[in-house]
Amino acid sequence: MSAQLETLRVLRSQSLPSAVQNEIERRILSGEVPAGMRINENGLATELGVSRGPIREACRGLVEMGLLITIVNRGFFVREVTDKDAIDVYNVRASLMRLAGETLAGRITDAQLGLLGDLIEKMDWAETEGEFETFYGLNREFHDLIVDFSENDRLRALCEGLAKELNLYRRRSLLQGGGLTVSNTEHKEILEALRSRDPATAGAALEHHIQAGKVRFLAATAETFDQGDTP
Amino acid sequence: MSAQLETLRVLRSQSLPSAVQNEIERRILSGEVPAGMRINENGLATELGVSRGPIREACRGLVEMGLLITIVNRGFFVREVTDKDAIDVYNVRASLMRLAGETLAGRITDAQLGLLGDLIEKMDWAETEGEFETFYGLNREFHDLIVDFSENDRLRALCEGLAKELNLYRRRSLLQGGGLTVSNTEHKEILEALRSRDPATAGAALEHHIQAGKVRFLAATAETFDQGDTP
DNA sequence: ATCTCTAAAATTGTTGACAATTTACAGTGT
DNA sequence: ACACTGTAAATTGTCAACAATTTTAGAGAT
Repeated sequence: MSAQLETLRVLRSQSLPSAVQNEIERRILSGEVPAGMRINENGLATELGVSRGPIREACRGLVEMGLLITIVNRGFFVREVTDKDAIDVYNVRASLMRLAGETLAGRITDAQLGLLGDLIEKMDWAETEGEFETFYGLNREFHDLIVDFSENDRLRALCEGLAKELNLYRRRSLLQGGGLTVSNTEHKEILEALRSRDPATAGAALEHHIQAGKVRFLAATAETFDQGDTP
Repeated sequence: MSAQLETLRVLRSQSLPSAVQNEIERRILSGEVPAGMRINENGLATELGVSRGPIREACRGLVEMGLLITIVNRGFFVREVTDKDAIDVYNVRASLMRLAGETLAGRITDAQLGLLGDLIEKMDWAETEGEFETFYGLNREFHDLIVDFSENDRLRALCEGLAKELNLYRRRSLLQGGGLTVSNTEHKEILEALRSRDPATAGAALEHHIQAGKVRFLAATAETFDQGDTP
């Protein structure tokens, strides 16, 4: 049981419920556990070699995260998301990335600009090589870095949660990894705006980038023309 | 034990852990349980007449909400918040209220405008009468209504969480209820902007209103002049 | 064939008990 | 007086068992 030992080893740093929560979260985001599926507490407990207590604690946390819902006497279910949910989250995320851009523009360092520039170069390379998985990772890193640099802990936590939720939507629409091709030119516009250190320009660039992502997402799902209110 | 019976009565609709979570949340936000205090699982369990399982589930949820933190083998503690945390949350909230305003401006109905107008009138009355508690409640209702009307579920959930967190900060700074006097003129500006149905104006009015609240808060705490980055 | 009722199985909700760890405290030596 | 150490109490972490509820499966009637 190497997996079990691994779990035990990690138990000194995190708690068991946290480890379980991460594992369930991983399964949900990877699509291993599809939307609407019930979390079988007994099955999961025996599979992970723990009792139901930590399982239930983990699920309670995931409910608060928005990944599960709970129905009394029926258990925990993987949340099913609608197009409207996706639109709502995209709009919130656009607003928050705008805040990140506005905040960062006024304080970004040359070193940070350099790091973002490097990522864009790598994305250029990955794009031409057709390495979509790599591109996807770099793209994610690019956004994470911008949020990190803005040094707003609450913003960071919220963006992390929203990013996970968006994964849920992409999963639902069977849009994996590089399914949504993001043009790198938008990233260059963002970098240029940050380099100019003008909050309004940088904020607008980032907001526009996320809104464009929303449009691409909806076009890819191609199920509705109602894109919600584009502020 | 009428409280216990009440708890049990409500158990058909919600779950026991949810009820416990609400109770702990109430105690934290009311200041009954001060910041930094440990949650004594045994004590709380006997006091509420339940076992530790539901208590722990509730705490796990509150951790994800940001009201508690957990330290392995030491338990759950009421989160201690710093000035920077407050500034971060205010900035995020300003950004989200701006989104609410932008969204709502394009779709608000005359009836909704009427409701908001009524609230402002009542606030005018409460202000002149010196009924700060009433004013505080109306003010809160005003903001909630704007978020509700914008019909973005995720935005609504996030704003609810942020509002709770802000209570934590006000509690920390001993600024209760009407401690922070909000001028009603800002509300009138917001209403006027919404009536004009121009997203940019409405968004700016709401963002400015929250930012002004941040400034008032910081002036009231009067511990630092660094107001963070005002985008 | 379909529907309904019933009993069994499965599953969740809750509890109390036990192990592991931390905290409090008294006693000892310097 | 002060620091240190070892022991006892308190507390958390985890588990297994039991009660309550829901789901499932099958027999019987229409």
